[in-house]
Parts: sequence; C-alpha cells; structure tokens
Amino acid sequence: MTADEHAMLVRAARMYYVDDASKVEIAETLGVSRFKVARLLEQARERGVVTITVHDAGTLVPELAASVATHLGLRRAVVVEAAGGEADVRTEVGLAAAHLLGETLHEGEVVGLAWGRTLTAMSAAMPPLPRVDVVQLTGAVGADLDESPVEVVRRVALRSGGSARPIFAPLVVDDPRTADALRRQPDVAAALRMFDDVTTAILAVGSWDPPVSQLLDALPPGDAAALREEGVRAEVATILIGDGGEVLATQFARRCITIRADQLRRIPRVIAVAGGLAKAKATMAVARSGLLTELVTDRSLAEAVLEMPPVTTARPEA
Amino acid sequence: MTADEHAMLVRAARMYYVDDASKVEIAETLGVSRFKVARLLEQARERGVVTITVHDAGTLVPELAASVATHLGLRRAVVVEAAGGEADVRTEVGLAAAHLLGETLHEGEVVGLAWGRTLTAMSAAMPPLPRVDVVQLTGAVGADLDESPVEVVRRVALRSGGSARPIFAPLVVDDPRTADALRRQPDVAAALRMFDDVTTAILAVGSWDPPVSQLLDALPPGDAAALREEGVRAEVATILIGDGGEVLATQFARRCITIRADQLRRIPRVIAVAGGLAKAKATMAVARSGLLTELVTDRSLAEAVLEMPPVTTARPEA
DNA sequence: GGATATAGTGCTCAAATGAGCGATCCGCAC
DNA sequence: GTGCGGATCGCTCATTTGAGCACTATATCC
Repeated sequence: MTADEHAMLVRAARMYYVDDASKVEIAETLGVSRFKVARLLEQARERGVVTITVHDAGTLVPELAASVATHLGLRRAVVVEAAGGEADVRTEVGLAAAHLLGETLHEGEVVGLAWGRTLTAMSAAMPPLPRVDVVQLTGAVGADLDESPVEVVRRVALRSGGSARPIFAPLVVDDPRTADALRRQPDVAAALRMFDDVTTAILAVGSWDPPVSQLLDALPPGDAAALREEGVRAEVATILIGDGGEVLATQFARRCITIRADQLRRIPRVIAVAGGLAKAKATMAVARSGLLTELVTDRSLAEAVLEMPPVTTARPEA
Repeated sequence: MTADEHAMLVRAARMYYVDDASKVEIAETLGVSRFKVARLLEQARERGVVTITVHDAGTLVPELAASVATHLGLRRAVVVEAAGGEADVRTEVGLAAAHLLGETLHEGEVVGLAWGRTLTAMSAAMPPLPRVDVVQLTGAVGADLDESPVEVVRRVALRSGGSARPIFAPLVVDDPRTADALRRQPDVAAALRMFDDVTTAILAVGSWDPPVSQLLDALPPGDAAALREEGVRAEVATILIGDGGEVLATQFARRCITIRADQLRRIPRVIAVAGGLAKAKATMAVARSGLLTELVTDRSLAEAVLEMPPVTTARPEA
C-alpha cells in the first residue's frame, strides 16, 4: 500500500468517525465514489487504523456471579467487569459493593466495617443509604487518614444519616496486656459490645501469598514473618486464615483490637469485597473458612476461583 | 444512572460496534425501540463507554513539511505523524525515510549511510530500490550486530541489488596514529575514497543535550565529558556540532574513521533522519550547520523546530 | 388543582448505507 | 493476439438510519 492510500484511509476515517461526516460527503471531498469510501473505511477497521473499544468496566456479569456463589457456597455473589491496574480494579469493585449496599441495606440495620483500600474505594462511592448504624470492626492502622478505618466508617455513616461508632485505638499493640487495657476503654468497649448487634459486615480480603494486604504492609517485619510461618495465607478483619480455610488462633490475635471469628460467624450477613487475580487464592481460603455469606468481586478473581476446587462446607443459611 | 441502564448501554454498544448488528436487531434483542437503541449508542459515545480512535501514525503532514523546509533552509522535508514512545517514533520516521528513498533514488547513485537506531529502523523497512551502490560513512560501533552500521549498509544494498561497501573498522580508536593506520588499510581506504562519489547521504542526528545519541552512549565517559565541555550539542555521522551549527574541529575527530564535514558538504543530497521532541535542539543545530539538504522527521520535532528562530544560512542549491 | 417545564418516547419521511452483481481493468500464460 | 483469474469499481435495490416532530409521563411551581 502506498503512502497516499494510507493518508486517504486516515483522512476518511477521521471524517467519518471523528467528524461524523456521511460517506457521501467524504466521497465528495475526496473525489471518489461513496462505495470506495465504504471500502476504505472497511479497510481502515481491518488494518487497525480505526479501533473501536467498548469499555465495559463496571458491568455486572450475572452468569459468572451465580457460578461463583454456588462454587464458594455463598448466598450471593456480585461480579463486575474491571480493566486496568490494581487501583482501577479496586475502584470498580468498591463501586459495585457500594451499589450492593445501597440496594440491599434496610433501615435500622447495624453495619460493621473492616478496612482496606477496596473499602476506602467503596466508601468513596457510597450512594445515599437508609438510616443504619455503623461500627468499626477493627482498630486503626496506618498514618494515612484518608484510608483509615475511621474514615471509612465516617463516610458510610454520613451517607446513611445514622450513628458512627469508630474505634480510636491501634489495631495491633505490643503486648496482650496493653490490648486488654484498651479493650476496657469505655469508647472501645462500647464498639466491641456492638459487634453482637451487627447485621451486615463488610470485609476486605488481604492476601499473604502473594502479599496484597494493607495489614501485612503495616505489620512489623518480624510479626509478618512469624505469622507467615504459622501458615497465614489470608486475612479478613485481622482474622488470620490458612490455606484450607482454617482460622488460625495465634498469640498475635490477643494483641489486636478487632472482631473475633466466633463473633463474625454469628453475624447474619457477611460480605467480602475483593478484586484482582492476586487475591484469588486468599479469597478462596476465606470462602473455605465459612465466615462469608456474600462476595463482591471482579471477573478475573471470579474466573480464577472457578478454576479451584469448590467449597463444600457451606455456611448455614441465615 | 442505574447499573441496569449501564449494562444495557454496554450490551448495545458491544452488539453494534463489535458484532456489527443493526440497530433494529439490537432493539429486538433488548426489547426496546430502535430509536431507544440509537439514543443508547449516542450516550455510549458521549459517556466514553465507546471510544473510537483513528491511528494516524505514519501519515504525512505536507503543510508542516513545507514550513519546516522553509524554516530550516532545506530543499525538502518530510513530516509524519507518530505516536507512542521513542521506539515507535523511530519506527515511523524510519519507515518514512525508507519510503522517501524508495521514491526518489535513481539507478546508479552512490548512497552513503551513517548509522543509529533510526537508520536501523529505516533499513528494516526499506522497500525495493533501484540499483545503487552503498557505502558506509563511519566506522563500526557497539556489540549489537543488529544495530551496527555494517548491518544497515548490508540491508540497504540487499534491497537495491547494488554493491555494499562496509567499513570493518572501529569508529573511534585510542590515538590518531592507529586511526591513520586503519585508514590506510586497503578495504577502509576504498570506502573512504568512495565518499567523494556519494550522491545521497543518509544521516541520523545524535543529541548531546538531552543525551539521545548512540555515539554518546558508546563513547568512554571521559571522551564524552571532554567533548561536551568543548560545546558539542549534536552530531551527524560523527561530525560534532555546536549549538550555533558550527562544526567543531576537535582532536577527537583525528581518532575517528568517518566522513569529514568538508566531504559531506560536497555531497549533492544529504538527508537527516530524526524524530522526537528530545532531538529538536540537536536537529536545529545540525540544520544551522548547513550540512543538510533534506530532513525526515515527525510532527513533534517539526513543531518544536518551528518554535525556534529560523535558519538563515541556507545550503547552496545543488 | 391546574399550568408549565422537562425529559423521554416513538412516529414519518427522507437520506444514508449495505449486499450483491455485472462491467472493467490488469497481469500473465499460452 | 487470446483467454483466464483476480482485483477493483460503481450500479440497483432493499434495508438501515437520522432529523425533526408530536405525544406522554413526571416533576415543579403557583
């Protein structure tokens, strides 16, 4: 093909697709028949001079969602399309979780929130909610106020008009004694008592292998290495989980201000929010733990967990 | 907008743009009127759910080319669109240079070739050429055989069916004495004699500030620093040039096996090939040197040099 | 309640477009 | 020259599509 032909291809493509000119107009401008123009445009698409992309990020994939729910023994799953990097995936999955809450929360519920970048994204996209009370399920971590559990709780409560019960205490402290003392703090104790009233909990999934976890990032290297030795592969709300879904009762737990697995198990609705291939193994482990009732995720994670053996021990129906 | 509406938008867009379904078909599938479908598709484009891109890389921009030729005092300029990174720009500009040669070389010419990644790209895209003899204008540099001047010469000669006269000697040696000895080598001497017969020379432009030059990369750091001190800002075929276009006669030149500026000036047609914003200043300097008669470049470099003061000292007509 | 925007919907009719077809042109073998 | 693909071109005719308009539902203000 000559340079002239190519130039004509590009010119026709510009006029048709960018300037919305009709093929007849283009034909007149270029001095060729309208049929020629049609053939040029056809070629332009074949050769990749013109590319048309449909961005389906954010679209629900109900068929996949149904398979995933069955496969993981959950009452419901939500699967969205997501493209791009980790941050984009988090935004999409967070948005989907926000929508899910917007559509399914009932007035008067008590919502428990863990934290993580995905939940930060969720709280940022939260639509108006019915009046619910919101409680933080774990202590606070990290210096970045914008991503802290407190902020997540604040924003969700704001959208609902209900009360917010944050926990102004560190998630992990140096020894069990300090943790006990903190738990006795009136404000903290009030939050912990509220755990028994939670009707819907929202959790992010942390992966330890590969390491995609805000908790893991925040932990002192010594702790992280020791826990990994003990078989930790995933975590939700600072509850540590092994590959087979077993909840690992570690000394570490005594140093954390957070909800316990037995408490979480009594909550009627527990939603995990996690996207991206890297979190697939961890999400599978969490699903096996039987702590969850629902999952919000993206296509890549959904397809990955469907490749793994199904979860057989379903959580009892609510 | 609800998630359902969004899903419908995406679905309609997929069917129309990807599967080439008619709006009537889509209307039937989705159970809405064809007008609704038309409006959905309109929205899809407005909202960026559907994006249409016309890739015009490689298209000539004749208006710019004319301005650049005038501005730089050249007989001709070729300007192409190029998008993407440095490598993409080199490919496009190289392709344009290859086309230019394919269209303008005459049988029996003697073509002199310098080297550089742009010229490597050019030689890779070379169309069949009339029978011409090809001579290498500089010694060889670097370990990468694929990018060596010898390879460039070989490929161009191959496309034309004419003879190739490579220079199997290093471009730079440690002292002038060695260089002299090399220049007396029969094969090298034959090439050097051929410089006087060259009718068309093709040169890449090396930039020293910012540093975008294969020569600069290949030079010992000591040499490079010293030459930069002497005011070198650009180079073509190892001829070193200052900001004002002055050819810098350095001791360094005596250690190089390469064409001299005075020889280059006697060649009737000297084409520089260079693309990318980073090479704009260097290309301008080379243009001021009066060594060139033509330039092949991309839009970004063309627009950049048009922002600089014009070249007043044109090279005499051939 | 009633008047008035406002957005969304589906219609008609004319213009734009695609599918398929025969005409034409070119390169090549005989 | 003659005959034979193969490619390209522009035609007709049926289908698809867009522009503009009238209609309806909903919200909003008086």
